Amino acid sequence: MSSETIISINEDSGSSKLRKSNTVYHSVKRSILLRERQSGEALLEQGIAKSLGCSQGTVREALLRLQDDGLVARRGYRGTVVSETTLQEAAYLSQIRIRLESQGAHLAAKLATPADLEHIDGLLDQMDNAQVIGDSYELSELDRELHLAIFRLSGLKVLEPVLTRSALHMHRYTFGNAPPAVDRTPVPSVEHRVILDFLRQRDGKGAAKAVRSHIEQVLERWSPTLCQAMHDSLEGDPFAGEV
Amino acid sequence: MSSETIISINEDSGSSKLRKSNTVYHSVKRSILLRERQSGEALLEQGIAKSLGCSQGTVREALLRLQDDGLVARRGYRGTVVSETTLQEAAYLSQIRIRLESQGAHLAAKLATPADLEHIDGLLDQMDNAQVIGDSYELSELDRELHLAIFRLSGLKVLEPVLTRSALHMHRYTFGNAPPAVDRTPVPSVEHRVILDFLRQRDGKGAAKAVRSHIEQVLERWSPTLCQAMHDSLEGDPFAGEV
DNA sequence: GCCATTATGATTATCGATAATGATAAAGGT
DNA sequence: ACCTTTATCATTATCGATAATCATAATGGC
Repeated sequence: MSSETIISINEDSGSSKLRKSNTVYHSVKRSILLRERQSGEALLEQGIAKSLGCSQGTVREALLRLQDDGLVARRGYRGTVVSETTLQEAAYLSQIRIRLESQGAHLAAKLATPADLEHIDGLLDQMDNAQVIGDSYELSELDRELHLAIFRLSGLKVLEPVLTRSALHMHRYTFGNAPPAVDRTPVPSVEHRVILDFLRQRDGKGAAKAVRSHIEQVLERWSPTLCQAMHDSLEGDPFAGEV
Repeated sequence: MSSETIISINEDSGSSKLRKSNTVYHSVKRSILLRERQSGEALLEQGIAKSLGCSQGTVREALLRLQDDGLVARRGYRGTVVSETTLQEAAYLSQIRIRLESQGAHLAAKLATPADLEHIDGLLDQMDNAQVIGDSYELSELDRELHLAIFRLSGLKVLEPVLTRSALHMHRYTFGNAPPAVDRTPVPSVEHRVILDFLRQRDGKGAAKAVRSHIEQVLERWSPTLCQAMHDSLEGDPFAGEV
């Protein structure tokens, strides 16, 4: 109820996304990812509308988007609640994410134009900036945006939402369960630039490998538990090696 | 513009889903999957509202859902258009689907209650019925519902939308590109019951295997092209065997 | 006291109208 | 003729109010 903060996420692709529903979406999303809203907590359309100064319908649209993200569950006339991400779900999503992104990077290396790479470079600069400021939420938003931007180069449009969802829940889980003393600072930036270099050199295999190891390392660093669970869920699967 | 048909899809889980937006959703979805609306065609909120006898906001909600499904693309104030599913995208989604469902079935065999299996049995009966009537669209809806129902038993809730989307686009592709003389009739029913039997016997490995071979066979039967593309996309991937 | 039935309250779902936006066509100056 | 600016139009986005729904509490007969 207290988060009136207006988010300035530059997720828009050039055109002005000053949609009010977009603001509401980011505001609620932020509060969920930062655990300001507990899992299971009720979300009132009218209440949010009043607190953010807009209409119920606008909030509804934002909640619909959050539902796609898997962050809330809408139950008809009985209200909307904040969902939860279990360890096992996060583990499966992480598997999917690694697979998706490494394949995506493999394709991306062949398809990326200089302009694309320029754009990605810009995102890296923004991340460095967020790093300095110390805004870890903004940093995670940018991280997802960066990974998505790379994947987008593969041209596999319909798979983008799958990746979005995967990354979101992985972040959500690690955000809430990371050991307090982890050093989140310097390494990712370097790893990201390594990936970008592979893309520049059109080295698909290298890019795929770099992406894969980057994600695994982040996972290991932020949540060994989740990392372990991911590998466990692979072992239990009789078809791990196929398809 | 001509599809006024009211869909009676029983996708509701007990409670009355007589939502108007739900009707609109199914109506438009049907017309897209049956290719009554071409890829790239514009969808007017007001127009659909008038033709289906509801308000613009109600249509908007339906279009939002279709966007999650990846069946339409909304472009801000510039309108909504029917999306397209490329061969490559369908191929990747099919990969994901096979992997997801076989893993899901593996878990499902251990977790399914008799009531769950009863419900699935009911779906199979409905499918037989749709078969007799010859309603191939209803049949495909029920098929997706059936596969989702099995997957749901795995408890991997956040992954359900991924599967939904995968199955939808696989069906969409095969619907539009199937050779005209294919025999779609008897085999699936049998294959489905085989899967159900494995679940009854709590044979996870068997269920997973059955699901996998079922999907592959359907793919082979309905669209050899897509099946081929799926295997090709695997070969091009340096990490096919890992994760 | 107990069960079925009927109010009540809280919340979403839908509606109709108006505002905001972006594309395109028209106009005007040079 | 050409570029910039302004008007027009088609369409979505937002609003405020009302209807529909579900859960729960209150009621009444037995």
